[in-house]
Amino acid sequence: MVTRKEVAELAKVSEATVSRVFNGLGPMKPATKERVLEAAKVLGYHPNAIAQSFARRRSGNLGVVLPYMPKVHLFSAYYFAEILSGIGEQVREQGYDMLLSLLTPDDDLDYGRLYRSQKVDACVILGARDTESQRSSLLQLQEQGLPFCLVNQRFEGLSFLEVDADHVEGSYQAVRHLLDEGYRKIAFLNGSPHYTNSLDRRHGYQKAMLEAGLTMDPALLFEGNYSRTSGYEIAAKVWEIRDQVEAVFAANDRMAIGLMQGLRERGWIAGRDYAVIGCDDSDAAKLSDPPLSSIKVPFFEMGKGAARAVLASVGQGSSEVQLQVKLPTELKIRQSSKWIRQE
Amino acid sequence: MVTRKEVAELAKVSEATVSRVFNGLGPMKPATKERVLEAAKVLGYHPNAIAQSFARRRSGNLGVVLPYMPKVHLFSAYYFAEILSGIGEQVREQGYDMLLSLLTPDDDLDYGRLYRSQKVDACVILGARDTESQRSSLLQLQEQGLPFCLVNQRFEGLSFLEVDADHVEGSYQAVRHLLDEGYRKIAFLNGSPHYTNSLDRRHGYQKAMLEAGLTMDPALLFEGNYSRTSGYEIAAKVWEIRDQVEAVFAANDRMAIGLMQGLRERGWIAGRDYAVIGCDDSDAAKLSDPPLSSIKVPFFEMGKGAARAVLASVGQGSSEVQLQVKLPTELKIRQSSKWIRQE
DNA sequence: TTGTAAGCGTTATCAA
DNA sequence: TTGATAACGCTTACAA
Repeated sequence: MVTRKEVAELAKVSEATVSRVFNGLGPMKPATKERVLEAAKVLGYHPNAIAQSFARRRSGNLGVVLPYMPKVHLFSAYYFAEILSGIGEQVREQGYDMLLSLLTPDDDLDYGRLYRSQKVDACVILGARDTESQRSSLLQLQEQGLPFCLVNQRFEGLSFLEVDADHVEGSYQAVRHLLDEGYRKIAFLNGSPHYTNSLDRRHGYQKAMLEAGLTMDPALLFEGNYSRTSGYEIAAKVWEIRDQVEAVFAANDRMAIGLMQGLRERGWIAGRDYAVIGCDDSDAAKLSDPPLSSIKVPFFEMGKGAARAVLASVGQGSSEVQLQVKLPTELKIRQSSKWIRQE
Repeated sequence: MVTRKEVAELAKVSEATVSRVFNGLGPMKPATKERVLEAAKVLGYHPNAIAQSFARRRSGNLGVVLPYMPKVHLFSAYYFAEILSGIGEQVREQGYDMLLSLLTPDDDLDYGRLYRSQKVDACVILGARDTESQRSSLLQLQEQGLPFCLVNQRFEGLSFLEVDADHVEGSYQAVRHLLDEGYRKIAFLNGSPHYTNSLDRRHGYQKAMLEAGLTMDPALLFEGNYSRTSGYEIAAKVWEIRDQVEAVFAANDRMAIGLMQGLRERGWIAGRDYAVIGCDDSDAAKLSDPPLSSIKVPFFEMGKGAARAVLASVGQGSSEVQLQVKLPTELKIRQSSKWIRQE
């Protein structure tokens, strides 16, 4: 490997000068700079990033922490790809790299590993859940002054850096839309309450229902685990009380699609016999039959925002970064919810 | 940050001894080890990974190179999630970390950046295409002795480390299945020939057709770009020659689903009026209506295998690693191809 | 405007 | 079985 030293020799300057050229520091005679650049080019010199990190005491890496996911549930692959792209874009703009870390459930308490080893300067944490162990791990990180940002998950009572979407408003809009279309008996298929996501969606549902003068009928509340299969299974339960159901709002697309499949087997077709709206506006929403109305969540922007926020907090102790951010969602109407039920 | 020095002082040993304990090197009096470990624990010492990399002249990072993908075509998000998980599993087993790098098309020639900066010891390259510029970039890497492994893409005539699936055999099986079901007029919807993937699938199709005594009718060959939309658009063309088509073999699920959507709008339903088989066995195959028969590709294992192969080649110059690997695929039959066309 | 030199926290070699 | 010590390639005062 070509080192700075060789460049310095060839250019007949000191090593420090080579560094200055490559870091664009200090005033500098153009001719000198010229000579250094020329020498570097001739020799094929490229600064050693590891050595730079070592000297700067910063890795130049942003950690991205994901739940280890042979079986992804909450997150569609789509979600994941979008967020990663968003983080990737921001990171690249700031000259950082992304270090991916897949955590198994056992690693819960080990959020700190990447930091302690100093392989990353900050982290974006995806797929966190509100459990005791995660709360305490995160608190510990915070106490140690290790910067991180959560995406799509909040922790009430704690003040972490969090980038989320406005799921309450999104769900409210979705249910409002169903109400506007004339549906009254609206069931809600939610996911685990360990995700603030689920809680928010429930709030939105509740708000719209109450506002319309309707009560929250417990019989119309179902809980799946965000998988297609769970939606499929719940179709059986919905079918049992089909005379009380005109529409379903599901907390993600996969469950919505599973539900549609299950009900179709019983002869109930979405967009004809009942309406459905999902959440995420994933690829699957466009692929399903009928196409699924869904709440579009700006995953890309959330990833990008999280990366920006947490990297900003690296630069300057704790700066003017807004702690909690909520990005707007958008309702995408497709056939699954378009037509009023035919009596 | 706690350093080795402080641990050494507390444990009353030299710094070298602390290193030995943490690296499990050399013979060592248990009592000494005990003392060092105790001291480290008391102080909360963790080796600085950057300093280690610096001293070892190895980063401990495996680079994963992805095409930058606001608009993914060839690869479903599913594909990425699976491969990344596979790489992640292997990497973790070997104590490596994954450094993700999203390359924009302009970066084509810049495969070397990560290496030159020495931030990674090896790379797994996803989503490569067989173009002149990529060929030369990769050749350059090879000449510089920088280890990399390609996934799901081969370069004929060059000997790179490559992990692929047996797409020829997979496609052959799929078309055989259609033939066995009694279909004769089988169209083929392929993707860009820049991917060996596409070429392989075409070979498999051809092999099965010829073997059955059928000719390759150019009128039955269509080319999309692996997107759902392209499949949807091609439905119009297929529709025009519908009397010559009984079944379609599509080179990925997304195009297959787009095609099904397009034909459905014209009253043609897959699994009733014609048969379809896709490739990848992505989530979408299970979500589509009717569920789509598809060729399952072992993406997870491919990722894992690629990581293992390329990391092996890091350890030991160039070792006994098998250069080209092809993993088997598996045909998943679902409703879209189950029934013989009703005359 | 440029050079000198002191770190940075390890690994690894050589002696003891 | 352990200790000294020279790298490693850079950043960054401080000096000139």
